Amino acid sequence: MLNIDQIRRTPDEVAAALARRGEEPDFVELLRLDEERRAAITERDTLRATHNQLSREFGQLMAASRSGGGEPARLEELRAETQAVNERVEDLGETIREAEATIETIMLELPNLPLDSTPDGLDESANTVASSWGEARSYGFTPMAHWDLGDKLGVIDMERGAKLSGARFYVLTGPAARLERALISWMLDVHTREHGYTEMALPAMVREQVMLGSGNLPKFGDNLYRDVEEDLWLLPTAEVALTGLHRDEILDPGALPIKYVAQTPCFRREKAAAGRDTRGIKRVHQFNKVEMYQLVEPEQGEAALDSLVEDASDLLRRLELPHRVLSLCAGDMGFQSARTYDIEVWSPGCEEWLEVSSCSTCTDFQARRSNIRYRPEAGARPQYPHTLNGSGLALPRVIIAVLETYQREDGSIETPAALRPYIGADAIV
RNA sequence: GGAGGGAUGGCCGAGCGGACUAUGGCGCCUGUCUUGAAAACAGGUGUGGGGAAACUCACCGUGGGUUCGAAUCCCACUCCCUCCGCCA
Repeated sequence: MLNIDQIRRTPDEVAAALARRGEEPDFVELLRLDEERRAAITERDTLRATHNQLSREFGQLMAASRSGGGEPARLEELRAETQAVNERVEDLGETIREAEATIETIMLELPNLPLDSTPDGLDESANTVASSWGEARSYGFTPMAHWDLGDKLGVIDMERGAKLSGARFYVLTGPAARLERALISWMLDVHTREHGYTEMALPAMVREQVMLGSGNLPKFGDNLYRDVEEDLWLLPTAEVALTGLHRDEILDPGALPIKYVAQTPCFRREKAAAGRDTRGIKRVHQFNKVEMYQLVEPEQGEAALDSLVEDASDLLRRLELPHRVLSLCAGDMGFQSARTYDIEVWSPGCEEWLEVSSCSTCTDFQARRSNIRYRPEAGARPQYPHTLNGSGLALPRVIIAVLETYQREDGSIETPAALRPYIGADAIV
């Protein structure tokens, strides 16, 4: 959610910032409603003050009449007056409610403002490579893509995934299932022991309010699974639940920064990506992901974003997987993001870069939507923190990269050194 | 699923139609005292909206209702607790 005061004060600047994302916002209606709302509130408050006066007088007269005094005529007068005031207050309340409902509808659909440091550009062609690490290995044979490799080794069962649940579901068997479990344990251990995150185990289903708070609703309901009987939605990412954790809270002085890490299943309908990445497990309806999350004071926002990128990259370096960091342009970022870096790992079998992490600062956008505030110091006014999220990392694509990168000519898969204590063997298969 | 109890400010907790402008305690902040601290004492201390400000309005789980007037009465809902049933 943007700050409506900012739109009121500098509509042109806000519009220009949104235009960088390809949005063409029209604030005329919004500002008219805002004006209408504030005028109605002012009038209603004045009337309510009058009403409180009249009511107090009424009470005093009643008390007097009980002790023998009494002015029945004046009482009737007061009754009529307050009733008239009440009617007008009701009307104004209706005006205010309608204006606020429309304002909210408009505000909930406006994306976050990109940071100044976010590069210009309207689509992925304008993304730039910020850094890269490692060289693609050369093989004395043609490396296989994971869909062939997984099939040949019998460790990725696409057919039975479909049998159980349909297209874009899969089953990991034996060594691949174990590889995933090892990766999850290892990633969580590194983040909690070395990067300073607190591990969280979260519900995979959340209320609509939580989805609104993170920015996934109302605009992106198409991509979500939900329970039809209850008000419950399946997480597309742990970011949603982590944002909801402190909804409607005021965090105590000294509470920030907060750093969480959580592994959850992620559920995505992928309707918008129909036909894309249909082979293998690059794009599926359900996958596991380790997610990092930070709540920080605004001044720390950009440094915190760098730390997320660093914490995610660290894992890839330890896995010795060549990767690069992309700086996303304004038009290619997610709805709630102000600045995003994607991390892509090289996949020698598919011969493409796979996005295994996306690190973003949402500035105060989600904090406003979720009403998360913090008190900078005792007695100070509550303020909105910045929220940041970054994958660390998404499992299926890391599994792809490990299988494809570490494959050997004899068909076995070498265990990355970092995972040996978790796998307990030199070869995964 | 059934029966009962509950939800009030950062926390505990009073209030059960009319000065609630929400008692009191704890905590926190400021001051006095002190070399410093503690203690004691005094004052202050919720959130949000509107307003340049003075100030004003709203908020006692949520949403309705009754009334000139609701934390207080009525209805519905949500969540929590206790017990019963079922169950990994």
